[in-house]
Amino acid sequence: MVIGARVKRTQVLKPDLLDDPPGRFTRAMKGRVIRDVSRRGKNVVVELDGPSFLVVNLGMTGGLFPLRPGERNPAVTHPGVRFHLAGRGQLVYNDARRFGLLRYMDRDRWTAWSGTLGPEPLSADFSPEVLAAALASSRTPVRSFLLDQRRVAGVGNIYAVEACYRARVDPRRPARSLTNTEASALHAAIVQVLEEAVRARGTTIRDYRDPDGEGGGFGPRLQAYGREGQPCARCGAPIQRTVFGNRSAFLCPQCQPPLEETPRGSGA
DNA sequence: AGTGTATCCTGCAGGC
DNA sequence: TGCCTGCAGGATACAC
Repeated sequence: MVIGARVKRTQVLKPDLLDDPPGRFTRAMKGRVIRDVSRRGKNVVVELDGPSFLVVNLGMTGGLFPLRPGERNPAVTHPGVRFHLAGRGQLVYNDARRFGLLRYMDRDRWTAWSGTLGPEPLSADFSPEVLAAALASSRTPVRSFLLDQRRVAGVGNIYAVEACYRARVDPRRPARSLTNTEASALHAAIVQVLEEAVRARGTTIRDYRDPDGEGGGFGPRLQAYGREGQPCARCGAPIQRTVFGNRSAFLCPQCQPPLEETPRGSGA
């Protein structure tokens, strides 16, 4: 519905959603034609004529809602930016917590920005070998590694935690402590979890809704995330919650054992 | 350079 | 009922 539409006017209701001054942003958007809508990592990419790009990071609670002329959508509770489309209604960015970010980029800026992101996990660029090599170069906890968009683009906390569970890797372990076998298992787990979640149309914990207001169906299939105290599906041990990097992680203490404490000097 | 921590903001669930 | 606390799907700026 928005493809081919021209932006007539942009209303910025919450300026903190932009990285530009509102005037500059609205001027840049004025008259642009939406050529296509795609995705890069967790960002929605609205491709404009020029070419130029409107890159939308949805944060925790953000969403884009196309509205036909006169249409109202009850999901639009906290409108932040309204793009008025000539003859076609509006494209509304809605975001309760306002952790989202909308960036207008010309071609050069787009190229530079896109280059800072890691490989798409469902593309051929993301191989077990590539992952193993990247893990080997970092000491950060595996879960933090997976959340770093420069390493892999598009994995969030839920799927990082689930992938670690499936791969039987303690999410707190330093990335470079993983063996090649574990790195391969983690690679397979990431791909599996993402494919299943996409098929189920995402995970709704509380807020997430697609543009039609539908929640995702992956929630009931989570085996670790949000299951503190419930029995592990594999071994029955209670799932444990732990916090690091200011984010919750969940794991089975039996299936995802911590790295053995190795006394100094005992190695080889 | 790489890593860990604090912070942005609002809403909701649960405890008292 | 209502107040308070903790928690949330993300990313970044800064300190070390």
